[in-house]
Amino acid sequence: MTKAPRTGPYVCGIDAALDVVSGKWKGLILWELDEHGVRRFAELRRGLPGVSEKMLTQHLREMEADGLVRRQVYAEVPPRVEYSLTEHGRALNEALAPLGDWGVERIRRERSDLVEHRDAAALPRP
Amino acid sequence: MTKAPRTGPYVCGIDAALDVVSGKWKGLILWELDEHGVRRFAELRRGLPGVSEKMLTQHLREMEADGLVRRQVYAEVPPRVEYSLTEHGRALNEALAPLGDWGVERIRRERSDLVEHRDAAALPRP
DNA sequence: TGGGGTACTTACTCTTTGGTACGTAGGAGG
DNA sequence: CCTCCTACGTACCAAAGAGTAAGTACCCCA
Repeated sequence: MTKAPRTGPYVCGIDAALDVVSGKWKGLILWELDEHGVRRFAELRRGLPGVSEKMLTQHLREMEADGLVRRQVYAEVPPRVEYSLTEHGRALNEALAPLGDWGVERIRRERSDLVEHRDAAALPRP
Repeated sequence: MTKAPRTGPYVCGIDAALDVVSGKWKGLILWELDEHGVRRFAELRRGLPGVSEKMLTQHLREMEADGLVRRQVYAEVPPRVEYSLTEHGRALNEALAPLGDWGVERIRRERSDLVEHRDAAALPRP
């Protein structure tokens, strides 16, 4: 089963935006497509280590339905399908950039906290 | 039970940021606290129509653990607890602003699509 | 004496999400 | 002939997330 249609209207813009990026791999898919422009299914799969084929197709379909991703099918054998970002998808990625910066800061903070604690634990008590 | 500790490190900043805002009400809590500066538990509850007390406390505790929210307890009877954003929480809110704008655009687009379809359905076929 | 308000906690249940495993069509390569 | 490749679809299952309902301790007000 695919995602249940959302009940009720969005409360605010954040609400609406988080709705389309929530999903374990959607942020990474966006990033991967923005990075490479066009990607085939198997390329995306290799780019997202640990993703299952089911989730990848499901997320791609949802993002297509949300107008973020364009899906180009070539009637060939073996089949070939190419994914790329739409204009809205690219705009979303730009809007995500400051959030990404904040996240990088958070990771940095977290790591320096860990280091401090490790050092504190390693130091002999005076 | 509270949220399970995340397994494995973050892949990128987006990943780290989405981890702290994912949760049905976290975006709204952030918005509410940014809007009013300081809020008590019951005020937040009234500001988020439909939230259960359980989820509100759970989300507030997680956000406190993530360093987004400050929790000030006054040893009074009846009890009084005040919530406000930390510096990191305010920075996160700023980083969310472009995403919110994108979301507003999306809502606008969606609504105009609906209107177009309604009009198309209402029009007599030529 | 009874009801309401404060800020929770706990137990139980239901829904959503994601993972695993398998099936598919047709051609290419050994 | 047998297997691999593509890009999926489907069935089943486990874990996480969220909702419901009830209980807690103390005070104020009528």
